Amino acid sequence: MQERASLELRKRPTRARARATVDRILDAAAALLDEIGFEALTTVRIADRAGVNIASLYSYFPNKYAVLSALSDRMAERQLASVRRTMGDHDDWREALDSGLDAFVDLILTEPGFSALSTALRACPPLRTLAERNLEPVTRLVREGLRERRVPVDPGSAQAIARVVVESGASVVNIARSSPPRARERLLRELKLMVRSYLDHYLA
Amino acid sequence: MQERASLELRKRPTRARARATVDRILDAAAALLDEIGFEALTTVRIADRAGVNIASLYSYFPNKYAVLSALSDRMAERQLASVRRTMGDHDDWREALDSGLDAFVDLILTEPGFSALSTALRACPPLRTLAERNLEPVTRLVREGLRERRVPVDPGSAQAIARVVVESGASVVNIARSSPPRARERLLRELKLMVRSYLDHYLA
Amino acid sequence: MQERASLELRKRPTRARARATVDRILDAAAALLDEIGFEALTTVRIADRAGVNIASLYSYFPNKYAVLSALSDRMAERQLASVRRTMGDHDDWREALDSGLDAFVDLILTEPGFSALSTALRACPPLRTLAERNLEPVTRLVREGLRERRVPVDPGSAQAIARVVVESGASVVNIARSSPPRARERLLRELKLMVRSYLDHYLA
Amino acid sequence: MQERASLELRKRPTRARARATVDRILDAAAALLDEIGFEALTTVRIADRAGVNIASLYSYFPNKYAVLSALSDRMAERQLASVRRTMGDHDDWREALDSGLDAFVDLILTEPGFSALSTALRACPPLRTLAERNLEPVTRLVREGLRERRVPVDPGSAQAIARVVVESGASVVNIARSSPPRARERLLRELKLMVRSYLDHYLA
DNA sequence: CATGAATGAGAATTCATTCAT
DNA sequence: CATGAATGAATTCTCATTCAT
Repeated sequence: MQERASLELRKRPTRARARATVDRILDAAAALLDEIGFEALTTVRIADRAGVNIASLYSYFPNKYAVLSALSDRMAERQLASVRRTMGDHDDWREALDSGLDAFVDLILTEPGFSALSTALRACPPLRTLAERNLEPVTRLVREGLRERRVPVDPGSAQAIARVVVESGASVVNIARSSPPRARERLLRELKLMVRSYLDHYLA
Repeated sequence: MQERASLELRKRPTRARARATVDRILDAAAALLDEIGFEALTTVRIADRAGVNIASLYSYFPNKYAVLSALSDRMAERQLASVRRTMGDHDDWREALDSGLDAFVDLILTEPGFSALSTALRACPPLRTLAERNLEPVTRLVREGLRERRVPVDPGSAQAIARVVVESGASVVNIARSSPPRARERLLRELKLMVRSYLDHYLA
Repeated sequence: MQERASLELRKRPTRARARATVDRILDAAAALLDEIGFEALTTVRIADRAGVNIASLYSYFPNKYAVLSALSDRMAERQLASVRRTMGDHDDWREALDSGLDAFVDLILTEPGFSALSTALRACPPLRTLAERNLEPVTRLVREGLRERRVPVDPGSAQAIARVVVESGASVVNIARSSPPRARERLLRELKLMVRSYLDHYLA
Repeated sequence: MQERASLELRKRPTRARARATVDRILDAAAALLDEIGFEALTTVRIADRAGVNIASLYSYFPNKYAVLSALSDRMAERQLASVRRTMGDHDDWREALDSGLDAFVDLILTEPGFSALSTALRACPPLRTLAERNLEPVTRLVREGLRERRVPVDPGSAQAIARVVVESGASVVNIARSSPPRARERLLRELKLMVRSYLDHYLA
């Protein structure tokens, strides 16, 4: 069983073609996570789906977990971009919060493999360290929101607040995701209400 | 040959010895979930740890998932008992809530395998149907709390409220669990605050 | 997980080395059928005997039965070749019959695994559909012999005649095979006599 | 893997109840042979179907093969009885033959497990010795028929003739058994014709 | 004795990963 | 370098058989 298991890319894909290959691999992994779940995910299946020879996959990734790690990183990057786009210019914090939450929900619901990956990261020891990083950008967004609005809490608490909000959000969106439409709406409505009530406490 | 993967027990253990065997199997599964995680969990390891022959495991459980299903059921039973003990006699809802949350947190932190199982249930398609049932007793507790206190919401919303509270709670406790003590305290403190702020909205 | 148990090859071996591997697997299966019988035949033993890793076996064959199916196909091919060689130029039907029967007997006695496979195909539900195809070439030979000699029977009956001859022949050769030399000779002699008497009825 | 594997009953069932138990076991084995085939036949399934505890089965039979051996013996006994009934008083040998063949066909078609057992005996080395005994009574019938009719052949040849007839018959009935009704009729018709043509040679 | 429970050995099948061409 | 082939080590699950009560 993997000794020390690096999660780093073996070589940075330099040419455009190589970058495209790596991307196809990550796309395939993401899609398969949604379709068949983490447990059934295998490197051969990923390579097949990506239209890439299995040996090529291993020439970029040292092992299976490195693929998921890279996928997680790519998701975090995209989150970051999305977050930046969203943060924008809402002066009213309630509005900012609402649109931020919408973007967050949207992210989880539409980014292929996102929620499957989130749970997988937790179910799998070699990846557990990634679990935190996975929602980092959004967490940071919340933390910065608090700071900007001069909420008087120490950094440790700010981080705790942010994580509570983000983790709760992610978990509720996850169950909403697999609920029928009516229930889903209700869950998301209540989630928003909860987060708002909570932050109200600090921001009002 | 695996026909449709039932999760039911193959046969009910009738003699005391057999009941002990089944219990040891569930204990082992729970402990291993905590120690090595869902991904590394195998039927052989479970049997080994339980000091039980692998064939004995399979004479009670039709497959690996059935073990986890039974474990989930046993946990739900224990939750139910714990919940009943806790509900007790708090007239003030804040007090009730606080002590309820404490019990809930305690449950997740101390029941072996609880949080690992929760994530496993979500990460694994054959078990996904169980994910809801897993937190059912606590969810019901919250729902009933709302009803008793005459919160004027339709049943569907009550259920949504309860699930949002419980799922968020579980997810935050999960991350708290693997955080250093200081962070853990903060997370749990904020969790309580969030839940209280939220329910305040309905109960105040 | 086993979906519907296809008997098809998983992938066609493209490189020469791979073709050799597949051939060695079939050779091993045939030899083992003779040596230890169908019941004791396992994929691991086949792979061992073939000097092939068990995973390689499964990379070509989806399951145990597919190996036997492929073996059956290969035998049918060889039969076809042998039959073509034999048909040749006997004007007298008795001569043709005699030499045909000799070739048939020889085929069963010398092609490794032939008779064991024939009985296996019948003893094993997943393979039963192959049982007919297994003796197809020879059966067709008999049918065509009847047609060429203008035996006035409808196609259904021609097929029945051919199958009766071929099946009887195969079963008698099978028991002859495991009899001491004297008995074997007698059995084969009587077989020829029976078939000739029978076809005399139609051909004389 | 069984060393030396006796096929004898462990103890002769003396009381009526014990005899009934043994019979139920054999009935179950026969039925299962037809339903699920030899390969899927297990001692546990046999015991279950017979409504007998697995340990009881083993108190009568030393191993799995002993069950099949006993079943084979019981079938041979029944054959003997049936044969005796049939032999009766046909002066004309053609009539005798026809009715004998009918009885033979009927036996194979109606005795549960008969044809499955016949093929199983051949597919399974520990039972191969039984294969001959399995059709012994009928074979003897044919042999005696030849003797009574003073066919001038030496005993060895008489035995060969009988075996050729009986084995061919059994194999054709076996394929007829799993053919659609029309084909079945044709096959049985041709079988009779073949056997008659053959014996005509000796008897006419 | 009749029964439920237990078990060692082995079955089929898959996986992550590496190698040779 | 890209590809097909190979492989060691597991994994899930079953079986024939025996034991203890």
